[in-house]
Amino acid sequence: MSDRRIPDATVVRLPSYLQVLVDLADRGVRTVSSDGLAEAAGVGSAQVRKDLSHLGSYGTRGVGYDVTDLLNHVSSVLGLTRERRVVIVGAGNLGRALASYRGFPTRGFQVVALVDRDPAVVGQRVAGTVVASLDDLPALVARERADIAIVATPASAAQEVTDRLVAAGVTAILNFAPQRIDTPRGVTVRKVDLSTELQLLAYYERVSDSEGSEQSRGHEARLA
Amino acid sequence: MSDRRIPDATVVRLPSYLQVLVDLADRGVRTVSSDGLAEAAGVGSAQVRKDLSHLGSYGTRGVGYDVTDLLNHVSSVLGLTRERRVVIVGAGNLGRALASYRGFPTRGFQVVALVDRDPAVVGQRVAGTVVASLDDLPALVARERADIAIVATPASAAQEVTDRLVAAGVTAILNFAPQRIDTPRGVTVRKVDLSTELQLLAYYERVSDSEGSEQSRGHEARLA
DNA sequence: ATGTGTGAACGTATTCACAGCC
DNA sequence: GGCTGTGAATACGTTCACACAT
Repeated sequence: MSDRRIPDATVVRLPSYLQVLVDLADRGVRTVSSDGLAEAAGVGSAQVRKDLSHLGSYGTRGVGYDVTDLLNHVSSVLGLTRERRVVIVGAGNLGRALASYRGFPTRGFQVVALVDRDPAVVGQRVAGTVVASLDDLPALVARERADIAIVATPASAAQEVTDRLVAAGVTAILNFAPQRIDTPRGVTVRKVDLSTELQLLAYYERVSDSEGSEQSRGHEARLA
Repeated sequence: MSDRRIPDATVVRLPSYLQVLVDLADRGVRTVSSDGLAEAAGVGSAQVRKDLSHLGSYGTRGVGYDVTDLLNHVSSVLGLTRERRVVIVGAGNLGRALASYRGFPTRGFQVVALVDRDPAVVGQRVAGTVVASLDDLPALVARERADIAIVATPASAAQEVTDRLVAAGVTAILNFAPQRIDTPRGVTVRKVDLSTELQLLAYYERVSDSEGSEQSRGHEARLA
């Protein structure tokens, strides 16, 4: 390791490493080399070593990394030691789909509420919870101790909903509305915009002959 | 402009610029400065000028950019001159939500088919189309002249579905399955993984006090 | 022997600052 | 005077290559 700050570019790759490590642990593998990790995660092995060095992680020269140790270490760096509680705003098609998404609970994220402004929707049962009213947001966030919010509203409602979420004490927001949202310092926002993704695909499809991109967002981002 | 190749970092910002330009055009604004664009898109003005210079775009010194001209130019660079035809594989909650997503048609993407492996699901009506069988993929892709596919299956099915899509002639894939997929050269893949996004939020929430990130995802991506 | 950890080299992206044009 | 377009400066990220630990 060098210093305390982990580069953003490294942070965005940690979830992929984590996933690979979980798979390896499930299959009973005890040890993995930077080459092994690199191949599974789709990056170079020097990249893996450099990334892990930023976590101060100790592998063993000539051997590799202890899968369980590294898994624990990466989890703890990402702050996944406690379960996170998520509230979803917007009970349209997308909000409902997200509320039912099975990948959440298995990765330590519990959806504690689904909220909508429309009184006709409030009270409906979706995936085990009852849709709550937007007006109850402050009470709900407090009672359920929600950390993270997902905004799955139309663009026109996104900023207002965001302001209300921030007022209610949420400090991390995943924004699915095709709209930039402003937040005060200290509130983290990430954006997922499907149309943008398709536009980028359209671009790279045209240019390709050579090759594509990523990110997922990397540049990346990820879901179903 | 300098040369022909547009940097990836620039390409991923073009959709945001496009969105801002569409809004400005709707509001009847004729002209915009790099400062105006920058503010609305949430980046610096030098960034905007540098990005646009890569497109060879001509603004007017002392005035700014012609909104309509620039809009057309950015659209054409992104390859959005013709409508793109999209097939969605996986008619679970997410696939259905995406099939109903209203942001698609308004941005030039038409969902021409929703496909699933499960015979119990095939034949159901979803958002105006009938769910088709995975086995009909080659015929469907050919008949509908689909360019782009969205993979909204469980992780376990993602690679097989991808292989079939590629065999059927699809050259651009948006992958929502929490699984890395391999494709031959010439096929562009972008990944959107919701759990990853939440994990990154969890990280930045902990670290913050200072500030957050983005991507999308490019590192950023975007959706509802 | 094998595979990590890391400085050094390289490449890419952002920001600065200002000359040049309207 | 105002705002673009761009070289130059800086910051950031990746890849190389090898000394060193096991």
